Amino acid sequence: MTRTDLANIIFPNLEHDIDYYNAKYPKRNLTDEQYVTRFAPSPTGYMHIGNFFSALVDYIIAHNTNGIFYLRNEDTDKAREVSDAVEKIMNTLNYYHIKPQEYQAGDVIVGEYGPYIQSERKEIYHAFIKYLIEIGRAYPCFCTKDELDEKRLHQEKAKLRTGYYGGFAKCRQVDVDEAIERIKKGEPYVIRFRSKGIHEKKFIFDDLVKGKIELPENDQDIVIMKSDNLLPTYHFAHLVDDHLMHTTHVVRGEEWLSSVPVHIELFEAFGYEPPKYIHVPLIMKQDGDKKRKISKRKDPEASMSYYEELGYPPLAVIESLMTIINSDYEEWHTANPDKNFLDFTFRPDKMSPSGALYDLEKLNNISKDIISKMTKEKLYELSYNWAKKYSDSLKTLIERDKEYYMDILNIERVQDKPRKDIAYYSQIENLIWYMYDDLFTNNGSYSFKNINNINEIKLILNTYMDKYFDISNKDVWFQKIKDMCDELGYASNMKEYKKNPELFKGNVADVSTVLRICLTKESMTPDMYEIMHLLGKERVFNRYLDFIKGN
RNA sequence: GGCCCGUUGGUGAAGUGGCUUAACACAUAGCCCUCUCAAGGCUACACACAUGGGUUCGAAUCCCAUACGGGUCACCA
Repeated sequence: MTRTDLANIIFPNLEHDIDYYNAKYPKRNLTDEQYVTRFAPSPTGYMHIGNFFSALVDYIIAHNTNGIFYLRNEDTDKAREVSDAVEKIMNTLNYYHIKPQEYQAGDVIVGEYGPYIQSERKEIYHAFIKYLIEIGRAYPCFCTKDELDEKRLHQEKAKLRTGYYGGFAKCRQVDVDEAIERIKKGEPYVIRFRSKGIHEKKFIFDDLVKGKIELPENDQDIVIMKSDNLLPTYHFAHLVDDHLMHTTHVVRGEEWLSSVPVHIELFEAFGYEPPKYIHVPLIMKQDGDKKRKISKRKDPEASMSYYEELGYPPLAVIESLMTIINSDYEEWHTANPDKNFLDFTFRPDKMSPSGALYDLEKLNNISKDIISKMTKEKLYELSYNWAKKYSDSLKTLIERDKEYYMDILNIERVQDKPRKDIAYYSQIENLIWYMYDDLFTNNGSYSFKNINNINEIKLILNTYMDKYFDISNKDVWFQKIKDMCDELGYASNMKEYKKNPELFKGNVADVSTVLRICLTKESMTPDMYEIMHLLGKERVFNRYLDFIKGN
């Protein structure tokens, strides 16, 4: 019996061989300067920020070079697969306006290189594995989990390198006849790659972020096909898919760096050229005085859904990540304020090779800036969309009176340096609640500052309503308040007050604070003139009269 | 433990042998402005280049060692 017989027994009903697939998926019609990248998540849960980070890099590279960015679903681990994960991942990409040019959604395949779901590519992998068996570079392995564990334990005890290699690769010795016999008997097996590497030998690998790295050759006979579902492992699927889909640049997390030797050898076994690799740094998290990889389980901010739920604009998250991708991004962005982040030219060699802490403060800062520059219409639209999904209370507030809501958002918005107080949409309600009469009446409490004598407060309110309320324009409005200060013995001029505070009962800021608190139950609000203007005389007076009546 | 990667101020980082008495942004503090807050302007953050050796006229930048941090050693990706 020959290796070909063995291959035929393992894969008896294969329709096509590798030549067929190589012909079916020809080289893409692109120039060498147009890069092909892919985002290849495994559907084991919601999207992790590290995944998103690399997807962003993929997307930018393809956009920069006018190349192709495609999405591939790596669902070979059926045990850990989560049913709606694919949908979630698509939704997340969608939320951030990251659009793959090729992808697969259910039965709908967009692109010439599909299917883009690995579990639907089984026969393709099998053809490649079959070829490997025929040329003697792969073999069935019958070792049980227990045997493998035992071997590893032994290796550890003997302080040897662990793994399935050299003399430890027991099933390497199993000859074709025996293998066929055991398969026919129904013994379970995996398919392993037969490595020719020598661990003591090193080779130079050029990573686009890290530069030249010296790595030992792979000598592990890694599993390329699993026993239970006959699907390939990541390593083998990477080889087949990225070869057939003609990926030019593989962007992935740094945790993959150590399996590069495996991948290189796999490509060599077929005589295919490996893609260029861009191993991006891990996103880290400060934990006490240590850094660690940001973790799905411990850190809510590891999940992309966190940002969506709080209501960060997509662009804010993207830009905060851009500053990690290439730190000169910010500088570029201030120099080119009208350009889209996609117009920024990513330089892998400028990317920091070390793991970066993701800074939520920075995100807030970027986000406030972005939101402050939106028109009221835009902010209305985005915050409303967010509220429909995540906040019933804000949603009903908006629906009560869309125009009024926009007017509130517009306070201190149309000016040279617009107000920056909203970092994410879930903050909005807490910022504007007092603009709604029912919420104002039912919530909050008055907590006064420098002037806290009730009679004095009532005197100020009454005097203000009697003689000084005027919202015809801002200058007049404020001049009237100052006039009132003069009448009541408060300093209308802060400089004079600071020179001789003992001459006054207080100052115009104290008086304004009283007016503000009685109007909003808050001591810190946006421009009070604009608030009064929006509320109108009647509602302002009602709030003041209610206060006087109730205290 | 083996192998690999990394280490500039609280954070992200600029810097590729002399232009560095080490940029910029965020954070923090103070001052100014000011009806409060936010913003904005100005200033500060006191020895920030892990440590020790080399190479060199000259090193954050090159080399070596040490320390520390991270990653990886699965029929997970």
